[in-house]
Amino acid sequence: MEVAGKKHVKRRRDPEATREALLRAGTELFALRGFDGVTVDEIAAKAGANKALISYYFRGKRGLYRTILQSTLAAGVERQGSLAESPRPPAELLREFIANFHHMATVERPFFPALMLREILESGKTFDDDVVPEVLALFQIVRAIIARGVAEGVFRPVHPFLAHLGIIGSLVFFYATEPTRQRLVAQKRLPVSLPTSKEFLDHIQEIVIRGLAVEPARTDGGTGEDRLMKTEDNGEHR
Amino acid sequence: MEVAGKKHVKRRRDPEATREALLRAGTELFALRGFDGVTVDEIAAKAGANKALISYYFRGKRGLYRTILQSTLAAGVERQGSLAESPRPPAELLREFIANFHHMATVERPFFPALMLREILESGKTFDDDVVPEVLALFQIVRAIIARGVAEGVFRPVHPFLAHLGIIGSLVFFYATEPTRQRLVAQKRLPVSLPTSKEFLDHIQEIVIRGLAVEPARTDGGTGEDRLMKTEDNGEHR
DNA sequence: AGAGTTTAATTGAACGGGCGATTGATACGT
DNA sequence: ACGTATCAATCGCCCGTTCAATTAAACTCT
Repeated sequence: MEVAGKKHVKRRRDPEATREALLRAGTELFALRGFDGVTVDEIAAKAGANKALISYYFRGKRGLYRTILQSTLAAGVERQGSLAESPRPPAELLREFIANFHHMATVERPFFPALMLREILESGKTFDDDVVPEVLALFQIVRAIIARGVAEGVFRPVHPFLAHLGIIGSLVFFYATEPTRQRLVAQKRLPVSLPTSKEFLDHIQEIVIRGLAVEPARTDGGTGEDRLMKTEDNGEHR
Repeated sequence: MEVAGKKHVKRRRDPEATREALLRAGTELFALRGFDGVTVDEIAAKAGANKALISYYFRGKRGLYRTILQSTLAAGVERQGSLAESPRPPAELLREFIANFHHMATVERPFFPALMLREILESGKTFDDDVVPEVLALFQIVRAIIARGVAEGVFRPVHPFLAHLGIIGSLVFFYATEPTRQRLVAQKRLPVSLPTSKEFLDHIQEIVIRGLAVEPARTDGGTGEDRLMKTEDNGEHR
């Protein structure tokens, strides 16, 4: 009742704050450089803590990584909530899924894509029973939406898992590699102007919906309301 | 017994063979586990050579990695050849690009996608002036095809770089993560049957072409007719 | 063609730096 | 004053590189 704000100032002792500082520092570093590419000294330095505390709180570097991975994935998946069970039109749900992913990957959990991609590439060093279900859950959401769209006849009869892989793949790839693109552009090695991630969001929504539609969206047909679903805010964030 | 051929028997001295054995072993291991995830002892063991030879031939582990990366990327890009300059219809070229990528990623250079993805994630540790142009070249091919399609009016007016990122992203992601999927399925942790990569090829071709088309349904079997549920989702209020 | 010499490939051993974990002491909070 | 959080120092191992020694191949000169 006296301390005002446990921000990052790390004044006196605050176990909870240091624990979270370690998690935050580790999340960023692991996402940027991978498990093997980061040393505990770096993490501790970035967190402003002693490196022995990593073992103290998380039983070692691997334990810290596992904690980070699990909570990040869980948070990212949780955001998609009960999308799969909603009775709304599949195309609308897909758009919302992609928009959710965008928001999550740009503001809420900016390190989710890189962490997840790296973990999939590692293929199991930390892929244990705590982590697999999270990845699986994300997969199932898209899968379910698409399967329903196919069943209802609004989507072409695509293999749901295939479609899901295509969608998740382009999303994860885009957001996970964004830092590198920006770096290359800053170094003047990429002679292009980067599109914003918001533009990417709109683009992918359009490609996916049009690509899946049984009867493709008409662009010139009569009334101007052939735009499938609204692409803007769904009533959240801003 | 004693084979005269220079297969893998490594009987007498054969500098060229050992050099290539190191390259092959390194390619696979680096693609599967990343630069930091592999030790020189492992590479040497897999190649059946002494680990000092890595320094001898490639001036160290990093040099071996650089050589592998550069030649793999170059080979993968080269396969796309002069697609960008062909006067054929953009949609056809895009299909061919994707098919080329599929062939390259499945039979010719199975480690290209994982290697490239990892390198992009690393964001420049080895991203030097020998490597960047290769990645750039791949990017430019798709970009050029799409830009022409847009200019000619057969594609919607999408941002070429955006479209390119979506396509490359889903391709690289799919092929780079295939080993992991197979591993998970083998462990009975993924309760799905995996689609073949050939199915994926067809799927992505379809999604991309339909997603980009100005006037859709121009793939085959001229389905000018559509009646199913195209209006279902138009019932939204705005 | 063959002995002798030079060059190149290969090897095992050793070095040294780096890194994650541990430990035992210290100081803070209640 | 007791338990816990924090810290500096240290330990021990792993790994990439280097080096000196060994051997195979290439070359030279009669």
